[in-house]
Amino acid sequence: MQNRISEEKLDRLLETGIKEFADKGLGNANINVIARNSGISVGTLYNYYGTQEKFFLACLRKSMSLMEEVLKEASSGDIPILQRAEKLIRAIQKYSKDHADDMKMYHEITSGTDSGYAVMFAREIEDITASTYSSFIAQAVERGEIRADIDSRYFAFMFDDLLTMLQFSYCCDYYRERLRIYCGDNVFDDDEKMVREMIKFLESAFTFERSEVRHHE
Amino acid sequence: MQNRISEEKLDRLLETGIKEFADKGLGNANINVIARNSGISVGTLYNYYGTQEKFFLACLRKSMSLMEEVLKEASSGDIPILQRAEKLIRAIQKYSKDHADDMKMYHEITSGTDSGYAVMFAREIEDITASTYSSFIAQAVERGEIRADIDSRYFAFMFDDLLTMLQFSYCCDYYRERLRIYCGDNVFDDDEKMVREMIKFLESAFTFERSEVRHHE
Amino acid sequence: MQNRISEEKLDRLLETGIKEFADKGLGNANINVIARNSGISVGTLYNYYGTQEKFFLACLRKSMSLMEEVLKEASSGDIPILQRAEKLIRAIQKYSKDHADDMKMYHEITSGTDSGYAVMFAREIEDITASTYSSFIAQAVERGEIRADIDSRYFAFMFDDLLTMLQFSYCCDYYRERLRIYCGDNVFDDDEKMVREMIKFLESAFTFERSEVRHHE
Amino acid sequence: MQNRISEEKLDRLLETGIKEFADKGLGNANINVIARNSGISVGTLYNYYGTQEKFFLACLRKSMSLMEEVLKEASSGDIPILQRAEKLIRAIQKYSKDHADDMKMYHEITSGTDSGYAVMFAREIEDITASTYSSFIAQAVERGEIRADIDSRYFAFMFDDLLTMLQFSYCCDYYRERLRIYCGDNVFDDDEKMVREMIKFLESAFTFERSEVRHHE
DNA sequence: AATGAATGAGAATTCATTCAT
DNA sequence: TATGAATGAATTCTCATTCAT
Repeated sequence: MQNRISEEKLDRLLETGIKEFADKGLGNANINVIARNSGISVGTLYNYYGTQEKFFLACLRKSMSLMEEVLKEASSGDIPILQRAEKLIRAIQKYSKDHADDMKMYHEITSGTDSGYAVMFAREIEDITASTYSSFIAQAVERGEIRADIDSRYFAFMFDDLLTMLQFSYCCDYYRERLRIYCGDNVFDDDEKMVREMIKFLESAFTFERSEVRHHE
Repeated sequence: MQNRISEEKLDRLLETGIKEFADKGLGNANINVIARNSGISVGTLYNYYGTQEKFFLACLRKSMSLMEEVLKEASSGDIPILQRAEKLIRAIQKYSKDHADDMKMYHEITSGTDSGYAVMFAREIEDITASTYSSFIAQAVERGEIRADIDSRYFAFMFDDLLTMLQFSYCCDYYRERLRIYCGDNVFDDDEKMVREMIKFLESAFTFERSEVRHHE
Repeated sequence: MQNRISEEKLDRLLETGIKEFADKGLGNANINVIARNSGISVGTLYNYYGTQEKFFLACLRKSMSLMEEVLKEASSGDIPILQRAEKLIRAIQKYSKDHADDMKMYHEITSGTDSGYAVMFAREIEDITASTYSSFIAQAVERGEIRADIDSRYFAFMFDDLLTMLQFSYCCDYYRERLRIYCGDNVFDDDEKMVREMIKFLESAFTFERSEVRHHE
Repeated sequence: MQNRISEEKLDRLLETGIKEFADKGLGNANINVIARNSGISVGTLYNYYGTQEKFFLACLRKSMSLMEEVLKEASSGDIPILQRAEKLIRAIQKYSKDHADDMKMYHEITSGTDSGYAVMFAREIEDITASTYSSFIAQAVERGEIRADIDSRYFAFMFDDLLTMLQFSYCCDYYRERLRIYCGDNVFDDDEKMVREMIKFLESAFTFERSEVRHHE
């Protein structure tokens, strides 16, 4: 009976949706509950989004745009790859803690199943990251910072693998547990250690010297 | 009205369940359809498994045990870490093609949402892998094959990250697309290239020499 | 925010309603859609008509009054019954083509279902027609134009039956098809033939001579 | 929890459906109510019929087959057309009283609107009637029983018009009222009168003698 | 007086689970 | 023990109606 739902309510709706989808999954979230929990009527939700699916996509997009922003910020500037990596890792650590639900949404879509979206979203989300990382690495190769005999696309892929798994490892129950199993129950108390070890790993990965070198010694 | 369901039918039931859960997701799979598709009555399914949830867990367990077996096989023997990695990568490539559904189930459960199970399963599944990898790496460090200033657990974690992402990248729609975006539309036609690039990455990651060494030359 | 809806808009509203009710049926028409399609707000529609039901009745009334007008025109004047019939048939043919929606509404309401209105409308609509036809026929009987041993009311009833079915046969999908089945796929291309055959039928019906009578002559 | 719904319940379901659809119309009938009123669960209704639409069609078909049977019976035998008409009229009078709801179903479908079915059903229902009547009349023409200058298809059409309207006039509220208006409030108490008057009308219609006869007078 | 966003009861449909055979 | 028809709570979505602007 109000004449326009407030920005704030509309925002709460998406937040509630994100929470619900993150908790229950696309298949088990309940539109009516989402509406009720955000203090608006189902009717209004449907007026705005038309179908459950479209509403889900709206939630997803909200999550994504936030995430993108964070990562874009962390990728900006013309800095050496390892410093960049460090910024990204820290961004993920921060973002994952503050926005676990958004991260779960990403994982939701990613786990596919109803994945008409999957492919569509992959392009939308990964495209930029992929080309950014690849060209970082290609440049680093050219500058001689990284060994020359690699395919920069594959290395970019593995670089992103590690960041992706890091996200999961901070957000999703399963991967949190896995991380604990691997690195001890205190991992979450020492983010810096994770930064250091990941940087070591990446540093090594990127700056390999063939065995001849070792033979010299 | 038969007097015991045949082993084969019981097996087909699980297979069908795995397929259904992989295709539709935990939230959208339909017990009745699964029963019908495996030529068994719902009644029997319930006699054996009690609830949908328990049936789901049985399917998951089947997927897992298969996967474990494959990976265990590939991890066996006392061989250098890179050779071991190579075996694992190839095992994943093979396994993922033959058993995409099992992999999808894993991702499904892992992506957490209904993740009462998640934590419980993490222990069950990752424990062995984690300790195996960690000790591999610890040994390699001791033998001087890998640089000494690392925490082998973290390196094991990252090592497994790459293998995990590789699995997803071969099985799940989203990650298949992502892989294509990173490495080109033909990635799936050249498994060997993937092996080579991953090994290069890992080789580098594990056998880092600090810059002083380079300066010596 | 205007200060009085124009006559023209109000008229368009009814037209749109008629179209919608004719297309979707009373049970499936959507007030909001009708309002939107006529460029008027639901609010205004409700200000003018109060409930969906009353709006429906207003649409119906509009249809009816138009139809009545057409038929009244065709019934006017003191001409022999067959000429009158001919005029009516032609009026129906013309009217049905130009105002199929109005006709459909009539059939809709008439087919009764939600027929609180039905009875009420029957009196309103059929009363005049009934008495007009009956007295035509009674007069014709008196003038010896029509055989004497009939009940003019029943003949008027059957006369109107034929005209009513003709209306349906030109407007409503089902009856259009039925007409095609009976008279061939080209019926709708030759209105004159219909006129001729109907007139023959009516002419016969009204001017019967028993066979004995004929033999006497 | 029973193991098979009894024939009787299944039949009651269709009857209840027919009643509901006849009363409320396709658009306003309520599947859940129909199920409840026939003492079965919605689930079962859906197990048997799949959708509301299919259930509606099943009800319609039941109505139709009954009606067809009645009319077929009345059309059988090689008797003169007026005797045949008499049988048909009586059959309609009887059938309409006993099965008003079935008749309303027919009217429902006929009033079109959701009329994908309309055309389909028209063929199914009218085809036989149309060709039967047409050939009756054609034969009567050949035997000299009916004037020769007519198109037997059009006469068959009008013949059926009268029977169709008779059905409506005995079953549907609106047309019942209309009939009362035309023929007086007691019409329904004197079926024989209706038979007589209709037969007179038809007899005349079919046995016309051209104007020469009249000129003799 | 006109607007149209918000509302929420109501309807169709699904599917995990039961239980008579 | 196996079966699968029956069940009905739960869920998505629609739409007549209201009322703040």
